[in-house]
Amino acid sequence: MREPMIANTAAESTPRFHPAMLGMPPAVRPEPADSFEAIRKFGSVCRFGRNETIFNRGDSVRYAYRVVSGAVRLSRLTRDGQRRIAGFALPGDMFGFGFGANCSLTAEAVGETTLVRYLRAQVERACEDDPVLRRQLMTMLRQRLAEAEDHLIMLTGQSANERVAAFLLRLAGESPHDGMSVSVPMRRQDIADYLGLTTETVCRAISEFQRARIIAVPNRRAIAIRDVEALQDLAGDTE
Amino acid sequence: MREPMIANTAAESTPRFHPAMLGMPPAVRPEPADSFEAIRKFGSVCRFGRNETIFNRGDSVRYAYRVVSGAVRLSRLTRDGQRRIAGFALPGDMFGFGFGANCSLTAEAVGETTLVRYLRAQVERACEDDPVLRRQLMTMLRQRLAEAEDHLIMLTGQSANERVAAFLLRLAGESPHDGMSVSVPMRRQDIADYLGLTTETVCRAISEFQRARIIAVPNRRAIAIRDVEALQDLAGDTE
DNA sequence: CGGGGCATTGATTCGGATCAAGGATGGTGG
DNA sequence: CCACCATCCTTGATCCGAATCAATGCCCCG
Repeated sequence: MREPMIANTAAESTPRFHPAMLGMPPAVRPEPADSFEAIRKFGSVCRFGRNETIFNRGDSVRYAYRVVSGAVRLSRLTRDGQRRIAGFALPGDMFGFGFGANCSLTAEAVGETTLVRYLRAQVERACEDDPVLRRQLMTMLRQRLAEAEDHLIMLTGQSANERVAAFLLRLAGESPHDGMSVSVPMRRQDIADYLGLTTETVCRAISEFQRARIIAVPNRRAIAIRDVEALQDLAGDTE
Repeated sequence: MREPMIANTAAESTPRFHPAMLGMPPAVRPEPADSFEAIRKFGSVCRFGRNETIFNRGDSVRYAYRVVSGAVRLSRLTRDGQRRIAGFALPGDMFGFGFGANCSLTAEAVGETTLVRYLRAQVERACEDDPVLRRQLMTMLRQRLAEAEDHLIMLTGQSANERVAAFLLRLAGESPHDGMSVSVPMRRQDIADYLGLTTETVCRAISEFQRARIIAVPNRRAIAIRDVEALQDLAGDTE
């Protein structure tokens, strides 16, 4: 469990900056706090509706984004039409900074989503003069790389139940505790595409956990964790 | 087919620098050429024997490396003892620069391997004064990220044959052609761990390709590509 | 020339995909 | 406010691909 996903319960109310500024799939845990102060002034707010496209794979890169509320799906289509989701950006996460000249992924709003966007050119210019900002960006990129690795390792050789359990724990954030309610902004299909499974298999895993009284499912967009430890056991060895 | 692996036939004779300087799994295709001139002078040569450890996951980070000859396996052990290989570094590739304070992966020599190593502290210092070097490192990190993404996407939802075919093509490098001989420095088990398969399945795929006259297998450490196009068809949709 | 690690092949098992129905939910218009 | 409809979710039955289990063969190295 290393890949981060901001604890989505509280995230909307704490739109502070953190080093997760460059990469692209999910996000990066904040360092202390007010990093990236330097680029704060560049930001402008924008909104996207359910399933609306923020940018397409191949688009030229204009902006990097930070999620204020909602969630963003970062995906790619294979030639035969399957969709693979490389990551989600949740409130507090940043994305779009890991691209070169063109976006390597498509970004879509999962539901109603509010973002702050930054002109990349401006950020890059600021970087030239600011060693601290530079180091933050570099650190963030490195973390992203480590996360991608973790995701990768989780997907090769974890069972369906392990993947789903690990995913729920990621949604729960850094300090999961019994009884906590986790918001699940994305559809089952999105989860499946992210975990390399099918919708049915994700459902079955969730149902199974529910039968085992490890979680409760009050509704489609929320899950309550009843036994964190059991869930962690199920998630097994992301190491 | 986006994740790079230097064409290993010619690589040993062209130990030039390229932007693949920061990330960690395989490597990054060179930009034109003599990038990283700036850190060349920091390098010192070192050698490792078959299966020797270069650094362990969790070690504090001292050096970054460039492969001169041989091959390096970048892996991690899961809690239950399984090994996952995040990538290979082949001649010309660099690794060890994508880590933060501690290595997130273990690096081992696959066979007899010669490396050049760079004190990271020195490189970082050089970065402060050299915007060009900085940009190169940044670009490299971004590419690494994109590669990790590609690997990730390949592993979720590709069949065993597709993965093996794609892997062989990666070993073959950028311009594969009929009749070319590809060196396969790693064992079947390594390939399996990298692709998220078992040794047996990798073998079966290779045997199958051989029966279909798409490749020939003169010995364990080499494969001849007889029909690139067929192999690409098999590799399917890395997109 | 013998031995030990790899590689290969075959038989069987098992997990998750696929195919096929239902059942819940939320959004819309009457 | 309710009924309807589309979309999403859930569950069940079956199938298939890769893992697992089990030999055997092949090199390479001492």
